Amino acid sequence: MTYTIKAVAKITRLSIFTIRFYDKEGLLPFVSRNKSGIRVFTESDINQIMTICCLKNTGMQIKDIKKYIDYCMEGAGTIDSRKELFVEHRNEIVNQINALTENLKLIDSKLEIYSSPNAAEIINELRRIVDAEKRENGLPSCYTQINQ
Amino acid sequence: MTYTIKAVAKITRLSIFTIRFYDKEGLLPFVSRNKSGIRVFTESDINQIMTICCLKNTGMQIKDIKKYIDYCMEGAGTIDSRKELFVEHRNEIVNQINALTENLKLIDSKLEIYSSPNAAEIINELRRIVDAEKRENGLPSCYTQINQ
DNA sequence: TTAATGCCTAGAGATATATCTAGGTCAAGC
DNA sequence: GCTTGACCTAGATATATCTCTAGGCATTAA
Repeated sequence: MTYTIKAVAKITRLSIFTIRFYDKEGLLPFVSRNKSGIRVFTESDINQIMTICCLKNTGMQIKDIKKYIDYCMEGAGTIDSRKELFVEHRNEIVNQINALTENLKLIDSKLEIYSSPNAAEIINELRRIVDAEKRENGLPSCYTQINQ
Repeated sequence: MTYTIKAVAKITRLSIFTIRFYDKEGLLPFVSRNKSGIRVFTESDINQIMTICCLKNTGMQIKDIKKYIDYCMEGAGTIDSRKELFVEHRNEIVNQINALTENLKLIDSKLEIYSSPNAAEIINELRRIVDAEKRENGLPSCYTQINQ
């Protein structure tokens, strides 16, 4: 069973353009061509592209994904390098999750204000505080500034 | 207490360029200027910039952050819109966390292979499988292709 | 044999987000 | 008064990642 670029685009949810672009960037050296120069994808090619998508979706840059692919093509001798690369990237993903979780707290605290029955009062009080701080420092209220 | 752009850059870890850029994009309409046209930041301005960073760091685009800032400047009448915007964005963050957690599993499964005592054997076996699949479909081995 | 379809490449254009440069103003200290 | 340093704007440049176009080839079906 083999796949055309169109089929692979559908499966991976990448555009045909993106697949060609990844190939141009050296991310798909494992994809074969038929005698007319057309790309012929196998199941394992698609699996490898899925891994590339996983790395991409977790924020790895294309040039770093290329490094990983190059290691893969080189064979079992690069296992330690690959492991190192993945351990490092794993840490980055964990950091991303932690940062998102932290930011979620701020979002939730804002949402709590907006959901409160006296939200308008709280918001107006916050505006008064901002205004007072501007006035203290001899600055114009940003709200009147804006409403001009 | 007021702050110069340089001080704000240090506190927020944004570059001075980025702060000016955000201002140009309409994200900082609340920041006042002194009579020479120099930006003067207050504590509450810095708080608001922190919120902007939070939205930015969770993947919100500048044009959407601007929408939120515009709502804020407009006053308490926009509370429902702001709430809606935050609920939507909250969902996106949760989705991001879930996607990252999902991708972490693939990374971990790869790491497990690389950490196995017979990693080289497994890798070589996988290469044989890829090769066999290529051969079955009348395609050259991608490894010999590459090593040419 | 021809027309349609799907693929190809090279390279241009788009997008979002910065980052930097040139040329200028202003306030403080010598 | 002059220099210095921090700030200003407008606009050019950079970066990563696509996205698209033009022009062409190969296969297939009428």
